[in-house]
Amino acid sequence: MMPKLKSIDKIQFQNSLLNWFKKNKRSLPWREQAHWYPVFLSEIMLQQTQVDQALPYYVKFIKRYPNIHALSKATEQEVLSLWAGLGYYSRARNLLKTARIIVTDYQAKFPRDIKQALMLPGIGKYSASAILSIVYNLPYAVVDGNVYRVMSRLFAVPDDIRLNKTQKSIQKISDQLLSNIDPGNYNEAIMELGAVICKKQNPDCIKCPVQTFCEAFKKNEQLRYPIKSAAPSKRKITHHALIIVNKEAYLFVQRPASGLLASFWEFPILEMKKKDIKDELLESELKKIYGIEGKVTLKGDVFRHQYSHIDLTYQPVIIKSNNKKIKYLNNYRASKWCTFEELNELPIHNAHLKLIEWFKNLSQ
DNA sequence: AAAGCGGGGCG
DNA sequence: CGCCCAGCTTT
Repeated sequence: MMPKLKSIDKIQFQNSLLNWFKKNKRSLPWREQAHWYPVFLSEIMLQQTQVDQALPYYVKFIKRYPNIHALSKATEQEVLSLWAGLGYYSRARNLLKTARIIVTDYQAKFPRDIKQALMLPGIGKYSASAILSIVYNLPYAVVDGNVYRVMSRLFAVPDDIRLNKTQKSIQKISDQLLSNIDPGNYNEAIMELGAVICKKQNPDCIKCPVQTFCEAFKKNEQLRYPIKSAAPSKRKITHHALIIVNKEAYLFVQRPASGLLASFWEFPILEMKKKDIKDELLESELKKIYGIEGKVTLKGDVFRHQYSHIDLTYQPVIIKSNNKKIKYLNNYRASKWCTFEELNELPIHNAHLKLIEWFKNLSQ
């Protein structure tokens, strides 16, 4: 599946796209200045995340860390706290690592060499191509979710875009179509087209600047593309979230340095096979797993939280304890007894903020 | 309930 | 390499 493009078609395609982009591009904060840092920060945030969702976080970050030096001096806990709620938290940890590498190894400038860029943590083919093309106008074609959709319609790609093979062939098409004169604007334009015109539902083909090049449009089959197989279903688990109360303090633990929600602070969890667990069993598990003696005083309503691969149900449990210390850390990095106010600068996941709110409302 | 949105890390 | 893991929003 490799469409042949006559060079005249290519130039017309690029011009139509670039002219449309010039007139219609959204005004976004990272497009305002011609500096690599806003582009870099925004591209990390825009991985797996749509513009509207990333925007408020971008504003917060640029305010707190206006340049690479400020960011490089931040702590991981600080960056994770600011990132909390945006998801895919390894992006935040890699952002900080990369900021430090850029300051120490690259004179505080994003490397122009794609091989060096790809060695930075959190920078893969997409981000390297986006940053190098937008910032330095280097000819690397981006392929993101928008581009998969646009290309699969333009060329009526008959194969499943989840397949590695198909993704490679779309990368090749994109490499061919890229404007070597203006690769930065071209890349932004093709993604913008996918975001605002060539949408998954209700594509606005009437306004599309490259409508005449589109195989799917010619056959009126836009909605058949991209062809994409169904995602596997999520596994369901239940966590008992333990709000362990000792006088005015609550027990918090810090998650392991890698994996889901790495380094986040939360209430200790009991993972049980069954859903309705007797208080006595919770208390004996608490003793066994954490070495803490306590009594269940109240259970709240369950609520769900969905991750990419897990459908998690939380069962809030309030426990009264006289223990001063947690005996077993298990996989956790640290533990501490503290009040909710003392948690301010720590990264806490939404589900656990919800637990705190629920508990606060109870005690009023 | 399902779909949209890239990169790391392992074998 | 291919394959599995990772969050939240919108529809």
